[in-house]
Amino acid sequence: MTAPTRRSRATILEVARDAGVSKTSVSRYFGDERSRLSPDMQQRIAASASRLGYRPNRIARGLKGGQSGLIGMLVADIRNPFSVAVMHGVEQACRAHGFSLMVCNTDNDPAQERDHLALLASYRVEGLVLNVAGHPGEELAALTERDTPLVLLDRSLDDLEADMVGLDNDRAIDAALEHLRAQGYGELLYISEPPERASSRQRRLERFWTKLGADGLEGEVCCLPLDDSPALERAIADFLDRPAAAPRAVLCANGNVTLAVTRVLQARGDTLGTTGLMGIDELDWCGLVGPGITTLAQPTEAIGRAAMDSLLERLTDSRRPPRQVRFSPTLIARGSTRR
Amino acid sequence: MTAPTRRSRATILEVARDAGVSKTSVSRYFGDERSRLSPDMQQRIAASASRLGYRPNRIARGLKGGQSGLIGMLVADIRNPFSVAVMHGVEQACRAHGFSLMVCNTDNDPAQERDHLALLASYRVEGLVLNVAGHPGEELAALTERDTPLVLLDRSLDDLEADMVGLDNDRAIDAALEHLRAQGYGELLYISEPPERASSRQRRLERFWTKLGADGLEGEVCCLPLDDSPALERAIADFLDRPAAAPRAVLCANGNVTLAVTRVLQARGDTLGTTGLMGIDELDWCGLVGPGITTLAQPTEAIGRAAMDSLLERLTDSRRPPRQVRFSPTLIARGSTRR
DNA sequence: TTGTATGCGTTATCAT
DNA sequence: ATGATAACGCATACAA
Repeated sequence: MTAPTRRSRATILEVARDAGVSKTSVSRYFGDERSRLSPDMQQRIAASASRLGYRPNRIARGLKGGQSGLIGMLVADIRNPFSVAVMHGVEQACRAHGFSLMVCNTDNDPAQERDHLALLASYRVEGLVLNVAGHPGEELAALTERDTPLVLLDRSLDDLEADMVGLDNDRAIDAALEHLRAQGYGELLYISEPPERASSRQRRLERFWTKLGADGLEGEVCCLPLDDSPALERAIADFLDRPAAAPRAVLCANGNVTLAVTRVLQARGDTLGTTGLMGIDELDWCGLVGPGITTLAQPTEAIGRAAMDSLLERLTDSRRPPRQVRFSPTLIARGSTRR
Repeated sequence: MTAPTRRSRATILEVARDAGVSKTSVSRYFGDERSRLSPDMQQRIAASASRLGYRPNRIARGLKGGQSGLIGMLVADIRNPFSVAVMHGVEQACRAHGFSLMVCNTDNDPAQERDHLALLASYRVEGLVLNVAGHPGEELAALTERDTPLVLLDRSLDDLEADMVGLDNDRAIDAALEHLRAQGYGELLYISEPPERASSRQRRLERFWTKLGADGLEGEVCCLPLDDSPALERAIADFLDRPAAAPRAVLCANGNVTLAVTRVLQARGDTLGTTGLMGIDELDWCGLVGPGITTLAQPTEAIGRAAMDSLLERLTDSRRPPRQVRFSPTLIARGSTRR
């Protein structure tokens, strides 16, 4: 009893022949019209299909109907736990609605963003979740022309009116400043990666400047790429190694910054708390370092689901005006902001 | 000057008409036969294509040639940084070879594994990277029957002879025990997640037992799911809160365990180093907690690339006997194993 | 309830 | 060097 060693999978035609019915009937069986088939026929199709190991070919299906069943996602940095958590939310939502997710990591490289976008377009994705650094104008235009729904994640793009989901950056900064002031810190250093290509970074930065005086705080800002650790060390030393009128704290614009800054502070031998430390983004280890690092947690899974919701809505009604969904952060107070 | 608001993308036919050539020529232009076209024709096709914004439809291409251009990857736990790092390596290699990667997270759920595998099959992926907990036999058989190349990641599957890439678990355990012994620890507690569905866990466990006596160490083992933190606390207390003849250390079977154990030790107020702590898998924060946590780092990117290499080879020669590639870990010694 | 015929966008085969 | 035409596997309008 040798199984037929086949080179390729069974097709709808083979099943039809085997069951003695037409291709159409088999197609209906695997489509959403199973109910329109007689019980007898359903039996025979089911039997043949399972014996032949038939699986509908989604590629062929997509070609005919224009329905690839695919949602595309561009992630600026897959090694950022925040991105992964959001992606997890998007994926769950995709599954729940019968879509599959195709994720492309771009390593914050605009060239890769363009390439991957073209790729996703060539697979005719039915929706797009974008978390990018550059502005892939042309490639994007090609997609939007087809009315492919689009949702921006965490970062918005100039001159692109699209749905957007992310953190309420103003509230995040407000909450951070309020917490730091309440804990008695009077001089702040805000450290961010270069904000040029990430709107959320810009927004946080602006808000920091805006609210600073209002809260009666002194502050300064430092923007630099995290791979330049000497520069980071210098910036932190400049801030901490001089006489000050009030307790000092460092505020980190995101999880990557928190990691880099924590390393520097640790190397310097600073005591967390005495030197305040707070970060946007909650990470696995924030409770473990020293007295614990105070953070503002983002509701990552919810953000992911919201992104998918946006897509689905727009799939139904492509004319709905662009909407922005902004989630509030949750303060997780720990020892790094306790003096 | 209104751009032609088109509902769908330009097709090869439209380009052909616009350029006054045949479909075949356009197909050749975008395939690998550009050289066979006259310079003049190349010019005209290029012009028309770019003006119409034409992109070959990979779905249609896949239908005809059976080449989806897709590699599928099943990841047991996307929130595990180790998995993400490996995935990053796989993705890079995919890109380098003109493939796209379709990643499915299964949350360690065999049901999801089956579903996602069926899905990947329906997209006719040309290769498969598997990191799974269950044993999706039927679905897998369907794929392997088509000679879809397959490579197992970190975990092998019973009665499935396939390529496999991962850590050299024996060397990892040996290195850990040797280091701990050299640092003067004499009684060990090895903590692992349940090994039943992950061969690498089993292998590490066995090796631990095997080598224990040889190194003149006392040891015991504890296997439990990490979501049961009371049980973990109890196990650790049992080990640490009793008189001992020699310094004690906890060895963690992977990064997740290291995280959970570190939390418990911290809550108990143990001093790292005095109580030894060591883990397999290097994580961002291991250098930051207390005196630093000693780890064995896996060469994640290399593992990812090796997985893809396996696939590519097998795509060329499907008869090559199954091969296992095992990478050696790198010891990163820190304060948690310094008494 | 079931079947026939056509087309989706592309590549492969066979011509010229 | 270039083109006409037939598949690829499926869904759908239409017919019975």
